[in-house]
Amino acid sequence: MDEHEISKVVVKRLPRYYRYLGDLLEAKVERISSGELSELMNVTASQIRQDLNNFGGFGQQGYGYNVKYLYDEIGKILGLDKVYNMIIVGAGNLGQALANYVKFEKNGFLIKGLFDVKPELKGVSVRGIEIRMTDELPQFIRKHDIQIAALTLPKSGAEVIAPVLAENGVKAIWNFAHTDLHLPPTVVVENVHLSESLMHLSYNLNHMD
Amino acid sequence: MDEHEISKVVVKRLPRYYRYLGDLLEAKVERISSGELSELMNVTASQIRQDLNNFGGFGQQGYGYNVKYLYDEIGKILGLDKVYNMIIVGAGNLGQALANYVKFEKNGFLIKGLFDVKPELKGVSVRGIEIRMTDELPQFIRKHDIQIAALTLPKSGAEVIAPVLAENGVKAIWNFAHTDLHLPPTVVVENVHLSESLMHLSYNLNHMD
DNA sequence: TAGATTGTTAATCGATTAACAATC
DNA sequence: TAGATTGTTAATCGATTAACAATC
Repeated sequence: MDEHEISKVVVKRLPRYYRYLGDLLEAKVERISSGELSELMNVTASQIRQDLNNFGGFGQQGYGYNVKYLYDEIGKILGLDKVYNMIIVGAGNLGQALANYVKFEKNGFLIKGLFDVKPELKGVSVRGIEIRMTDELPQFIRKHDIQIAALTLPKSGAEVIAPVLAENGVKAIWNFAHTDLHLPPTVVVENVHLSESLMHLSYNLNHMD
Repeated sequence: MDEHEISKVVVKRLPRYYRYLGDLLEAKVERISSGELSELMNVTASQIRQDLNNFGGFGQQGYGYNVKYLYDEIGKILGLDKVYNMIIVGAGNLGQALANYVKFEKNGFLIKGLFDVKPELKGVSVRGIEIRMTDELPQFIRKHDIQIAALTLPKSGAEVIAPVLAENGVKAIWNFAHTDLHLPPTVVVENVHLSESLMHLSYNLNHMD
């Protein structure tokens, strides 16, 4: 399928294309040209055509792109045509926010379990999902074939638990802890560092002109 | 202060430098060379020196960088030596997670108010902060000199409320809604699109080699 | 067919890395 | 002073934009 390596910046832009195409689909737009999409998204038409052509010719000369087709194709490239078993480790506010966010399930990310270290949370349910203790993790991951784990724990807990997840077969970690996890290169790590995002905002706020 | 324009990629890397320097400081490390830091952070020493030199010569030949000094300087560049008044609009799980995250306050981001549209939340308190209704926003923003607003609302709500915030003097929006806000260029927008992050993870999970 | 718009090559721009003279 | 390591210039690499022939 992949003839050549796709650059990271292109991959980072795909979800945004997917979002805009989803919006267009909802608005019942059937076709769109790179020029129109470029105005909508505030990027150059050239970049859109270059980006999409990394994955094959999705458009048609003189016509543009079929919205539904392009949406589905990008969905497949992103792996959204598949279903994933996911757990959330850390059942605090952030973990519960993720657990309650139904849209993830719609995209094929099924939340199978919620874990925490605090004994007082044992047995509490969030959206019908019972909170379990982290010592049950190895068994649970294997039994339910968990591929993805969201880590919504403090740094120290995340660093201890991440290797356990990896050892038991978790293939990707969505890391909200303020640390860079050191894991085997076979494990995908996607970081969401909220403090760093807020600092970035702060920089921009102080360097307007 | 600014002699030349700093590139966006450099700015994006600053918070990560800041985090590593904070960790080193905690570990009582006094000085560090670009070579040592590069190994720790998994970037080239050359990039570190180039990045830092955008803002001035923070190091010393033959010695390296003083950790405490560099930490403070990057903090100042990021605007963390100042104090900001912040509100959170959207008091769901995500909004409450942000409200409960004490570390933001430590960095100078003071959470002054929590807002929602749901009448049943009126008067409920989170960490001592009472939830108010969004129609009180204009008055509240002006009275408390709010500079930053976190938007943890669904897309439709965010699109309605963002312009109101801007009109009343909010200077920066931390946007968690799944949409790109269209605001005057004087307003800084920092997006945190969690679904897009999860899709990026999904892509990487499906394209390992 | 004529017009529109893609796919793709070539030109430009920017970011990263390498190298080394300056200097603590 | 000698050794270490920065600050900075130059070389390389990669990403974006422009241009246009191919083609629907």
